Amino acid sequence: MSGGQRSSAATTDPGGLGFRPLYRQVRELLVQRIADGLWAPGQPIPSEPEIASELGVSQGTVRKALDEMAGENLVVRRQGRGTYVARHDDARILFQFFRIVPDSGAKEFPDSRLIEVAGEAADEETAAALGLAPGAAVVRLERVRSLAGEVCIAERIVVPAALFPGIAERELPNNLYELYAAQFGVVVGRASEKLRAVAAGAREAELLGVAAGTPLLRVDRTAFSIDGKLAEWRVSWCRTERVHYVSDLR
Amino acid sequence: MSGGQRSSAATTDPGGLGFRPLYRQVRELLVQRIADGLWAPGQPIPSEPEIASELGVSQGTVRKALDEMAGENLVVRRQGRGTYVARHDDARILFQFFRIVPDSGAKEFPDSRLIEVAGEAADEETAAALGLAPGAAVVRLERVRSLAGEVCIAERIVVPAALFPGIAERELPNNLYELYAAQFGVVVGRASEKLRAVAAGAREAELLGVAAGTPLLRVDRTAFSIDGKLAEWRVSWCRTERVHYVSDLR
DNA sequence: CAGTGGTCTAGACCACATG
DNA sequence: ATGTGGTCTAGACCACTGT
Repeated sequence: MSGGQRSSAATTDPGGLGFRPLYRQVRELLVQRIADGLWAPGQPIPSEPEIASELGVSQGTVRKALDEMAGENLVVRRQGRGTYVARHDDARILFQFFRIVPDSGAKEFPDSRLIEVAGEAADEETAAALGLAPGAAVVRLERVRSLAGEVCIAERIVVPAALFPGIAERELPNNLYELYAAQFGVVVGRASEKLRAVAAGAREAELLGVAAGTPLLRVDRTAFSIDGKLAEWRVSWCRTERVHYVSDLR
Repeated sequence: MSGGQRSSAATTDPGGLGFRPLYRQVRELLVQRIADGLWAPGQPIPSEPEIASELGVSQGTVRKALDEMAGENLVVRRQGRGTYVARHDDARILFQFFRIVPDSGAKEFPDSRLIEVAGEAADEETAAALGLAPGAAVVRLERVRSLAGEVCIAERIVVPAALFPGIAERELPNNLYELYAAQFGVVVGRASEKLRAVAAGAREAELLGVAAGTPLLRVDRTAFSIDGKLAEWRVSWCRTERVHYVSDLR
C-alpha cells in the first residue's frame, strides 16, 4: 500500500451506476455518530490520525470528510486544539438561522415572550408542512419576540410530538434549537424559508400592537435535522419599520 | 525538494502577523486574471499541471485554489473536459441571484419591460448606497418584470456611470449581469439583499396594477464585482400573492 | 487512446494551543 | 515538549470526455 489507491468498495464501478468516494463514506459514518449522539455537541471528537487508523484510511481522506462537515457547520475545527461537534449556541443561531437585523446596529439575539403552548392534532396544512398524516400529534407554540426592546415578531412554531416527547410540559428557553439538540437529540442542520409581504390579520395585529392591514413580512420556515427528518414548521410575522431581513447571495 | 514544504514567502512567519498560504496567493493571481479579462467567461483555463508548472507549485496547490474558486462560482469544473471561467448565463443568474419563485411551479427567468433609462447625478441616498460622492454620475433604469405571464416586480436599478461608460445608449437585455461582464468587464460575484414589507406607493401601485397601500415585498440589493467594487444598487418591489422569495439557511 | 479533473495515499514541515 | 489541525509536495490510480 505504498502510494496509489486502496482497492476498496469505492474503486472500479463496472455497473456505471453510483460511484461513492471513500471520503463520503467516511463522512456519512461520522455524521451518523453525531446524529446518534455518540459524540455530543460541544465535545471534541478523536483526532484525525486516530480516526484514520480506526477506519483504515489515510489521514488525508479523514481530513476531506471533516472539511466537508465543517463547511456544513456540523463540526468546528480549531487549529492546535482539535475538532469539536458544533453546538447550537446563541452565536451560531444568530449567524446561521436568524436573519432579522435592526436597520442600524449589530445583530443581537431577540427576547421571547411565550403566549401559548399546546398539544393538538395536525390539521391539513400543518400535516402537509411537516410531512405527517392529518391528525398526527403535534405541539404548537406561540410567542412574541422583541429586538432592541421593541416587539417586532409574532411566531407560531409547530413540531411533531413524536420527535419531541413531553416538550409541551417543559420550560421553554429562548433558543429552541439548543433544546432540540440537547434534550431530544434532534440536531437542526438546515432550513428553508419562504418570504412574503402580507397584511396583518386581527391576531397578528393584536400581538404586535399594529393596525390590522399593516404590511408585515411573513417568513415561513421548514427546518430539517442533520439526518434529513422534517423537524419544525415555523411561521413568523414581522414588522419591518425598523428591522429588515438579510440575505447574502454568493 | 522531495516531499516536505517549499521554502517560499508563505513559510516561517516570525513577525506573527499575516500568514498567507501559498494556495491563497495562487487563487488571488488566478482571480486577477479573470477580473482583468485575460481569461474570458465561458472559456477554458489552462489545465492544472500547466498552471502548476508555470507557477512552480504542485498540482495539489493549484487544485486547492481552483476548488475554492469553484465554491465561489468563479469557475466551473468539468471532469474529463477542463476548468472554465463561469458565465452569467440565465441558468446561473436564476440559481445564484434570483430568489423569487412562483408558489406552485419551477423557477423561471422573468420577462422584463423597460420603462425608463436615464443618466443623472446621484442624490444623497444613491451616493451612500453606491459608495460615491453626492452628485457623481450614475445611470438609473426602471423596469417591470413578469413571472408566468403576470406582472409582479417593479425594479429600479442604479449603477455608477464610471464603471459602465455609454450603457444608457445601449440596447438593454433581460439579463443585465451578462451584459456587465461581457461588455464592461464588471463581473458580479456576490450581492447582499435587505428585505422589508412595505405598503405600495402611488408609483409602485401604478406600475404593478395594484391599489396603493397593498403590501409589497421590497428587496434592496447591493451587488459587488469579484474584485470588490460596488457595482449596482437595485430596489425591487414585488407582489407576493402568487410568488415568494426563497432563502436557504445552512 | 490521451488528456482532463477527482480520489487516495504517504510523508514532511508549519502554525497554533496547551502543558 | 507534545499533540492538534493546516499546508505542501509527489506520485499512483480512477472516472469521465473527447478523438
